[in-house]
Amino acid sequence: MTTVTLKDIAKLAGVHPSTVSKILSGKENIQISDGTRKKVQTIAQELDYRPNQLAQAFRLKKTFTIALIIPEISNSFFSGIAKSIEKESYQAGYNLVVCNTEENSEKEEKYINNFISRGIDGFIIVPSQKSTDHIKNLIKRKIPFVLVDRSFPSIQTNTVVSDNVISAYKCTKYLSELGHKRIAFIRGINELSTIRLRLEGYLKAVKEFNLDQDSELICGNGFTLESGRNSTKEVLSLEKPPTALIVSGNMLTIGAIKAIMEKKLTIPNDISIIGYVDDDWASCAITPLTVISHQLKYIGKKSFSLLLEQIKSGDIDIPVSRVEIESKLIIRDSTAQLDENLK
Amino acid sequence: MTTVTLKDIAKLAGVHPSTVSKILSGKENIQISDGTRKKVQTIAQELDYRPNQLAQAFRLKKTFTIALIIPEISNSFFSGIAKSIEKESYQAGYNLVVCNTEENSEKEEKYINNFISRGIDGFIIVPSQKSTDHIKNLIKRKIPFVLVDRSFPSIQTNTVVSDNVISAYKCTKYLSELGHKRIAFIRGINELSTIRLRLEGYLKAVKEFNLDQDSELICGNGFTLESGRNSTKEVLSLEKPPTALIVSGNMLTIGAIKAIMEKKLTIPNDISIIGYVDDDWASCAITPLTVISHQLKYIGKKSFSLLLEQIKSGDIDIPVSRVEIESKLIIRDSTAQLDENLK
DNA sequence: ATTTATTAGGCAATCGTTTGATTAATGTAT
DNA sequence: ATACATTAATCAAACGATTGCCTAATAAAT
Repeated sequence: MTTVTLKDIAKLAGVHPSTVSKILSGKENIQISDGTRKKVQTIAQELDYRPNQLAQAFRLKKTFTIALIIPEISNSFFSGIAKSIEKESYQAGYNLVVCNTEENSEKEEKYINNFISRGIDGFIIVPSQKSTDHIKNLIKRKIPFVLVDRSFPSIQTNTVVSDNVISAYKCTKYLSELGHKRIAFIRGINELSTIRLRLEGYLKAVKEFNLDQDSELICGNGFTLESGRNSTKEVLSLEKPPTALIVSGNMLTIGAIKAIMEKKLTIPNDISIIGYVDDDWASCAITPLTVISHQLKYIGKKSFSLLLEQIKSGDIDIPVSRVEIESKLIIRDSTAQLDENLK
Repeated sequence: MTTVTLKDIAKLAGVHPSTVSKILSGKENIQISDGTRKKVQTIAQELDYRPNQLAQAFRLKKTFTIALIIPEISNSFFSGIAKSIEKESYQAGYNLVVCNTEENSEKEEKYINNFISRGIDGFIIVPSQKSTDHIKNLIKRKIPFVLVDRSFPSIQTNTVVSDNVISAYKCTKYLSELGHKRIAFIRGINELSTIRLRLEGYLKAVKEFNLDQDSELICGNGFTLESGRNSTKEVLSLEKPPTALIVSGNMLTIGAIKAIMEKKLTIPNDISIIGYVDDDWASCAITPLTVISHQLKYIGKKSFSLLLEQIKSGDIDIPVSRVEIESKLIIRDSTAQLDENLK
């Protein structure tokens, strides 16, 4: 039950291992007689030869493996992207390693370093954005990588993000058109570029449509359900509570709904809500949710193709791309015209 | 910017590479003078030496990597398990490779073979159960692995499953106690051991409590949202529709709710529903859902520890374990006493 | 018949690390 | 002073695949 190597085949075929290698690697430009070629091929088949990829990778410094570094695999936003990337990479003959950082920069760095020394071919990273050192290191070492969902204004890299400014602006504008003046923004981890950009879009609309500009309406720092629940409770307890909510995350939105339920408020009568939710459950929530939904499949697809381009380019410097992908405002029942009495 | 090797350090320290290796590998039983040890260590530090794990893995036939093979990463049941396993393996110093099979047996087999030739240390597999060949192959080659959620009655392997017979029995019993006689079972992919066992539990309760035993009430073959929606529509369109529904999957449940909404029925007044749902959204569904919820964290934890035990045991044969993990019936508002009028 | 081309396949080094065997240089006991 | 241990470090092979270079051997050309 020992594994079959080139040597074994060579011995049986009465040729040199290198000959076997040349035949089996399927290159066109080698000179081998049809006889030996056939012989070697059949023996390889009979023995069910599988090249030791560990040896190959070691020799060739090429693993055909890429790493996906994400903050939270059980969050559907990331698992949706992961699914898409997995599909793409599988089709391209690459293996995918998925790592969970739990928004922990140290873990992220450890993973990246580990994978570098494992000879990974490239990275797709949703960075936790608490440090840029390891990202800069990748650039310095010319290791192909793509940043997804979050980007560093200070570093020029290949990036795939969604249209955060626009999406938040769209939400706010839509709510404003429904008559809402006090719109809270439950924000998520506020150091993230994603969140800052959404906030930018929100504020832009707030100014443009003359809505209540009140820092108390911008709340939260985290992506957990609990964080969403607490932040929502907080804004709902203000002397002048908001009449609408924009919630910037999957889990956050569940938390927000829970808080609303606990306050015995109903959606959308008492309060309107738009969530950044990518799941199918949004349509069968307590009130079917109006959401901003990302095109996860396309984000994944684009990220992978951008990475592959880099990997294939070898050492040639190719220009950096920054791709922004449109997200969609899907209107359901959780947003309603503001009742004049509530104003 | 070339990577630092043992040779580089050896040259600078004026010793042989093997000496460097022995020092840096940190074994206790080697004889090295304090002088050279210190010298080599400081040089290694200064050069920021990182062992080439590819070379190490090749030489030692040990990758410190395990593979997790799951059908669908974007399903919270699996991503929840993945999250837990990732955490465990990270703590144990192992890397985790996650593969998505999309319930495709061929893809599953390809992945497994690929990883074998990459020298993976072990597998945690949720098999698609359309074939057993590659599983048997793992046994034959003595490669450590653990089956999760699904098991083969014909093969003795290390397995971690949930208490499917019991959980389905519990659901059915509970609904029966609420007065329901006609309970539909939206089943999922019916070749899976998981599903067969749930069905067993359901049927056991149906007999025991003298409920309607009607094959039309058992419906569906798939885990998608659409499958859940269609199956639910089907059972709701029977001349004698069920008054309660047990739905055997995350996405299926969303589909079922959608179907119910489309039929303009209300939960639980017109129909009771229990879903096998592991997500937090269940509590803020259109009607907060009564669910069977798995202890994903514990399933992952147990799977990993079982695998690690095998890996560490080396060639020694250790007894096969079959672990069954309790799931919980969480009662919310989607199940109600059957209105006598509806009987 | 001699030179030149062409074809088929062998040779050997290499990737970076590990490890058992070996040697050289000390120190200790008789 | 000789034998014997002990310590410190080197040597060399090995893991399996790849690849540029080299060498026969055959064929073609002069």
